[in-house]
Amino acid sequence: MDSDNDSPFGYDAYRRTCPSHTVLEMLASKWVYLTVCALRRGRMRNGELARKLEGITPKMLTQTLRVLERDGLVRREIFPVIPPRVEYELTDLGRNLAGLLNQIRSWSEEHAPDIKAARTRASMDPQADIATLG
Amino acid sequence: MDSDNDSPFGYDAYRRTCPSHTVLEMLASKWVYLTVCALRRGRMRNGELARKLEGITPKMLTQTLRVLERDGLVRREIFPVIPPRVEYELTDLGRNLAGLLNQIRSWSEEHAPDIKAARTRASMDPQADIATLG
DNA sequence: CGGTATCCCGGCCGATACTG
DNA sequence: CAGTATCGGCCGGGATACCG
Repeated sequence: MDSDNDSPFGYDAYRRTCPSHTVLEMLASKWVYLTVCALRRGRMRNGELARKLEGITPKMLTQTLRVLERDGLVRREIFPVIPPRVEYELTDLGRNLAGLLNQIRSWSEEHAPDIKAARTRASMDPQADIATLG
Repeated sequence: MDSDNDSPFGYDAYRRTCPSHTVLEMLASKWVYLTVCALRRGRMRNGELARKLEGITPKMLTQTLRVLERDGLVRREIFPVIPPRVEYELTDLGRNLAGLLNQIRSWSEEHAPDIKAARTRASMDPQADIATLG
């Protein structure tokens, strides 16, 4: 989808065939990144996760975990006891994704300051015209 | 935001302080990935981009490019001629981002099949219960 | 040609309440 | 404890029309 030929970059083709889209779409979900990071430390109960991901609602917690489970990144284990006990952990694939997150994080730490700086400049620019007029 | 201590992963703190969020939020935008990929080949006119990014509306094209410009990833050059002529190109930072996109793409090509497979299994599973009952 | 301006819809996500 | 159910707001993004 980037270095092949000079054919068009249709979004539909991108969505259906480009592997990057699958991954980026996942990472775009609001709680996915934080959830994977939280689970990097190891197996965890639902309640522990809820506390770690502070501010998350039960609905979003479940929804996020279900998606990650469906995609093979998280394994869910149910203990048939009262009161209920459910534990989550990263699969190999999930830990592998965490590796990609590290790469993203590494790039971001190095370059996010440049982006922030550009944003600041951009928001100053309307003034800059005036400032240079004196 | 992942390997430091065991403090909570609040979304607010993530959004305001974690560099990854800045980047992932950008990449989550529908046309950003494709636009950066399109611009990798070099400087291009607005019309060329519009044709390459097939299906994009003028509004989204402009909006995407403005964001990328604001963030210092794309440079915009205006030629004061009639009819108007505007060209876009990646900045150093933009080309650098393309490098990250390569890493993401590389990971995705390697692992997206596993994700797809997991999804297929997940959608089969309700049947699996039945299939194993005979 | 290279954009704006406007309208509008679908879906993500939050808040809240309820259940086994 | 670990979820589900329901309602509703916000907003990203598509369609369309207009402008210098």
